Amino acid sequence: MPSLNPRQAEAVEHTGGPLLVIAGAGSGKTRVITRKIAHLIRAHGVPAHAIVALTFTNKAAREMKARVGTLLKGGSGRGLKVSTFHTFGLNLLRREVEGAGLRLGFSLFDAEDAATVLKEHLREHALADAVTPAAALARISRWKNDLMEPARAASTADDDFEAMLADLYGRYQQSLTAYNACDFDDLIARPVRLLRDDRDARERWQNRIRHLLVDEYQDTNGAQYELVRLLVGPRGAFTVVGDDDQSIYAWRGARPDNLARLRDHYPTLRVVMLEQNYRSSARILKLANGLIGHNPHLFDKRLWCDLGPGEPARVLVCRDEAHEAERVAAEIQHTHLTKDRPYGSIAILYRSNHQARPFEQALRALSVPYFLSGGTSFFARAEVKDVMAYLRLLANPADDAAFLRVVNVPRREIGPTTLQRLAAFAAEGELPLAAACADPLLGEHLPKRQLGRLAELAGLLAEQRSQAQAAANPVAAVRALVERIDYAGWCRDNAPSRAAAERRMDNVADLLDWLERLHREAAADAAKDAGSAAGTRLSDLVARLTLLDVLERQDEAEGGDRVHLMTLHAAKGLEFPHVYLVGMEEALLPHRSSLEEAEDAAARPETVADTDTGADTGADTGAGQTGIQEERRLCYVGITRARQSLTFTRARRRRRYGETVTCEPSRFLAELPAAELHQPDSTQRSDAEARAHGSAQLAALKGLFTDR
DNA sequence: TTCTGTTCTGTTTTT
DNA sequence: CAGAACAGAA
Repeated sequence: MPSLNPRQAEAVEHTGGPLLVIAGAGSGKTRVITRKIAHLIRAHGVPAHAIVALTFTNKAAREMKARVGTLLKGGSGRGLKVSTFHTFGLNLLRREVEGAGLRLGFSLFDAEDAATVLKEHLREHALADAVTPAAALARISRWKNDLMEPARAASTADDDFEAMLADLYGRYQQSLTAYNACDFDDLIARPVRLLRDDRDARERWQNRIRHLLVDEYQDTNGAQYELVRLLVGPRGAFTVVGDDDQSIYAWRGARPDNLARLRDHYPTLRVVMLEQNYRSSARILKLANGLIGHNPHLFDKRLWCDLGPGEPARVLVCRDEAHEAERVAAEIQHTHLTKDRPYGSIAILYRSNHQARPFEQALRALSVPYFLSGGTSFFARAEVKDVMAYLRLLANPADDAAFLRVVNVPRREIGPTTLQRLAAFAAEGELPLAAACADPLLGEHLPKRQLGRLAELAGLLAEQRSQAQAAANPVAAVRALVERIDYAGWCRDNAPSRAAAERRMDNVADLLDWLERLHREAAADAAKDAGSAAGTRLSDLVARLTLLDVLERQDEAEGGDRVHLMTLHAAKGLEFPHVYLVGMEEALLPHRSSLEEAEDAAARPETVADTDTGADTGADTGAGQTGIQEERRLCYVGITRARQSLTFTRARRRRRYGETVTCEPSRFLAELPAAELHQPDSTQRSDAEARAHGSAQLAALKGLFTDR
């Protein structure tokens, strides 16, 4: 095992008080975190279960746990708590249910469920034209991340529109309470409120945790900052690791200034900077430094490395997106065949998911194995959500969002009119929809036939619920349910093709396997943790499943030797020997929305001053530059994923909304130090290329086949 | 209530 | 251009 450099060692050994590690890209922060956990356990005798490490993705959590496990061979790492913020919040809520204003078996709403609830409210108040559910949800999410209750949001709203949204926020929150549900943001905000208001609970949690570690700290939002502060307590035994240059989640509420804020709250905070890069060649690092030098900084750090200079990076200028993809694919295949370059050592990184398509096609045409991450999430698939909704309904009869999803799946001939009447009746009696179905008084509002159908559904749900609760293994009961509603039959009748139907059923089978696996894990946990009642089991499994995502599934397919395709966001935390950073164009890499934002800000120079922290960073940020700065960091993240070789590509034209548009090179290309760049293409070919453009397809095909 | 053809809308990034 | 939402017919 390589030894630590002095800075890394300092970070590992400083256990006396609060510590902030500013870890540059590729500076070995993972090693520092894992070594530090091992150090706490071995040298300081801290029991593993008193150490909590928080991450942002399940994958990061799993990896960290595995690494600590190998470091501590004797099993002294058993009981170590490594989880994502959200999973941690979920577990806390389960233990403190009533304090958090929930009942056991509560549902976890994802963005789609939340949107359904909001849509209903918007329709009710004839506001459907004023806001989209997604936009309203984004605003509500920001309020929640700033720990603002609906009442305060309403009182601080400075125009009618905001006031309307604040009102909507209040209604939305009421609905969640009625449904015994919470959303993703609540998994953080509710624990914060609880720990803040309930001194007993606060002290209990603070005593349980001897040391708290947070990875990717620059991604924390306002609520997460508070959560960390409350968990850590006055003792302030924590280690947070982050890099302001890799802050790429401001759009979902991340506040990179949380890094700087720590100094005010913890006067004894020690700051350690890791500036030696162990990943990339000197040229790649120079490019990265050159680019990020255009941004203002919270912390002044200079990355250096003593690896060799490496190959120069290239910029490939392509005709259009198909050409771009074909060139990259052909080159990948070529280097694989001639230079023995494993496919698994190569990544294609892009700004947004839809850019993946041409690359998929090109790679497939050459039979190059690839692995696509992101896209439509497994858990976003209709069939998976259907079954999940049934599960939620079994665990939590009050979950109206789930009820609405499954009420007519499979077909039960219950239409909008019937539902409307049912909803009205339920609202009047303040009943959940599922309970209203079985209510004796419902008969007064509905014709017999519809009534019978609803009663039948209610009966089915009640019966399956008691079975699931009685069974030692609720998954078996779930399988029985899927059988009973003949979901397979519904897929067959409903899918566009036979193959699609089979795919759907495969996904359902996968889902059930996941449930089984989680159940086994939970059962193992429950052995030492007597507190889990039988009724909570299923709901817990479902909630965990909601927090899981594609990345989890990927591991199964990840095995083989495949080219990785992913967004820049998904690439954070990873590294590849060879990286293609594609689509280096204005409106694509500084994304269109960030450009528009900058334009807006320039058009009205009196930007509304953000009434927040007051923690002045001293960075001179030009009007509307923040979005572009984040795009620049995104580009920086992409560059710093590369170990040995880096290739940028851009297209001159691109099809967009079915039309062909010309594309300008990204400003970030111009910001890179030219000395480190090699542009094999002469730019004067544009005439010939313009002529060739008409027969682009033919040319592309020729290119494909002459290469073999 | 469901099916089917039609219009229209849209492309950040995700726990 | 492609999927989703929608409106009208059976």
